[in-house]
Amino acid sequence: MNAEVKPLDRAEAEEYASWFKALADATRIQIVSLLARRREPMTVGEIVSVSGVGQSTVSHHLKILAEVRFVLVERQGTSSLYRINEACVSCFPTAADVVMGKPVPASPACDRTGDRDGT
Amino acid sequence: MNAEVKPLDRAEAEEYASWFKALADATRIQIVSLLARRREPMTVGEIVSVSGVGQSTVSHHLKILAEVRFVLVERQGTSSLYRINEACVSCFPTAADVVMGKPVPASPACDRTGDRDGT
DNA sequence: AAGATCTATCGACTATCGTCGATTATCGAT
DNA sequence: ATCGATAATCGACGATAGTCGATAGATCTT
Repeated sequence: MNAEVKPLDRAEAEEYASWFKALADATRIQIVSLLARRREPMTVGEIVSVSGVGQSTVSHHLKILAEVRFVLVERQGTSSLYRINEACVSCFPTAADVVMGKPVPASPACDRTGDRDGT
Repeated sequence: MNAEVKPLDRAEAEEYASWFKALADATRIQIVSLLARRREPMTVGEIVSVSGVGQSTVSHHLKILAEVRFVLVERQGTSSLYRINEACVSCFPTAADVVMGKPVPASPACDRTGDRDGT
């Protein structure tokens, strides 16, 4: 056998892939970095006004970012308030470390504290 | 105006997007993590035997990873030796930090030392 | 209730992606 | 020169993605 060192488990690789896929678009990166710099929520309209793309497109991107929990949503009146998921601020760079082979301690990489699902 | 905090420059966002796009696939993540754990080069055949996909597919993925300099190539005989780009091991998690809003010092995030292009 | 505002969804279009099988190219050995 | 082994490229296919305009849904105001 030649595989004395094996790659990541397929399941783990697929989870990380879903994270990277969510950021595999310049517009979504701008949205995430914007929400991360502002620690406070932003409405869709505010994001639209700085994103350079249409409202439906921004809504679509926000949905993708929310599906992987990079951002969290909260409705307030007619607006939807989007904010960064603080848990991902720390867990995502750790995922990048793991992919790049850095041995990561047994600490929970992403416990998603403060995350709630609205099923 | 409402945009007192602006997102990343479009150019920077697009560069990061190209990096994340290169890892937006579970197979490529497995290849990168494999090469990162082994610090030594691997041939395409070795990677094929642990990747679960065909040879042409692996070659295609390696090309994508090489285009963004995550991996480096060197021909030896009939084989191609692929190895991780050590520069990206440190610069890529830093990019993840930047996207997540962490203020990064003025150090060069990715100087790609040890990288040479074969144009 | 009616209107106004904000956001989500739908349908469509084009472009790109991941995978495969088959072929071609490169290199070493006979 | 020929053969064998390895890797890269080609062509094709279905699937997915990014964008837009238009429409529908939700919520406040009057």
